[in-house]
Amino acid sequence: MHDAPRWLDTGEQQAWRAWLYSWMLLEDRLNSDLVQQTGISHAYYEILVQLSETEGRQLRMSELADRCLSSRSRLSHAVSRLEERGWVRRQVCAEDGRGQLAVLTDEGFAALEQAAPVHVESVRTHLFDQLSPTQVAALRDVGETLLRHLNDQP
Amino acid sequence: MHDAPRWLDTGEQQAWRAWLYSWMLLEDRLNSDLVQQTGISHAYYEILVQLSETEGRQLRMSELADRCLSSRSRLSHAVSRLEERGWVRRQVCAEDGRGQLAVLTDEGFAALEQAAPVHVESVRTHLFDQLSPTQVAALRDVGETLLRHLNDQP
DNA sequence: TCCAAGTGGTTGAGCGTTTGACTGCTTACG
DNA sequence: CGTAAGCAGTCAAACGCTCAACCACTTGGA
Repeated sequence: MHDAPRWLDTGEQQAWRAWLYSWMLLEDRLNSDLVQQTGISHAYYEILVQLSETEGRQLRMSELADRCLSSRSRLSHAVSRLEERGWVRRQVCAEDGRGQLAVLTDEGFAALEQAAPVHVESVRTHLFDQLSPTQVAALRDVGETLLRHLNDQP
Repeated sequence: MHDAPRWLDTGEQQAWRAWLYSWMLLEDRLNSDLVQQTGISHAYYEILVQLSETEGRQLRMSELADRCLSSRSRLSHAVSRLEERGWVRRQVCAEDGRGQLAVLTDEGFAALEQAAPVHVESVRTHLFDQLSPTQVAALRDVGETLLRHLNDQP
């Protein structure tokens, strides 16, 4: 049962701290750039992006929730707020009466078109401009490795 | 003013997506492991860690907020909740009557001692066990690079 | 010494998220 | 068929965070 904990060694601790802090700061920075310049939070942005990238600019609620790494409940609330802004509308799903489709409106698409350059610029400034191609490749490599692991998990 | 946006190329996009997703999943996983097994969220854990690592296990509120990358207000609320659990207490600062010290209680320290192995094991399982030493080094390198950039920012 | 400006920290209202219960629809099985 | 089990989505309540106003104390200058 209770084995001795496998503590982190000094190098691991430093890697962990450096990463944890830098990512928290970066996330925060990207989000506040986006909010200040466009009034759209990263969570909303992500929803609009996912919708815009599908055929017909629409998705089932749960599919959308999965893609946004969001709970159904959270997404449901978020879509309600986006509906109020007129950027998304709900529509009952033809094939499955239980389902709802979230549909990106033209206004929503326009809002995304305005926000996208701002967000990309921010990601570039604070992430890619700071890293060498080697570092970017390493980041991608680590990301994909972790993704494989986490997707296999229960 | 409005220059053409410097869009991400395919490799950059893949790096960005892979990293964004893997990190969100990882963060979520680490936090839910911690909450389920100890009842302590990562935010609270971080406060306890910072306090435990200082001389006298106490810090000024704003110093603590800075170390936790938290706003003063957020920290103030969080410390109130930790006070209710008996893990932290407030104490007026002797040198500066405006200041408050957050002091880690023995109960708080005990709670942290229980939680730490759980958290470390989780970080190890989902992060370090998945990565080669080279990948860990790369992670640290990228983290430190970004940290330098973000700390210099306004 | 006194007052204005600045600093440290708290508070409360409003908003977003989480959790778990709930409704309505569909599917599978007897 | 008809009913049980399960799935899609919503909703209400509780909780945490943000924002801005606020109080108490300190500092610096007249």
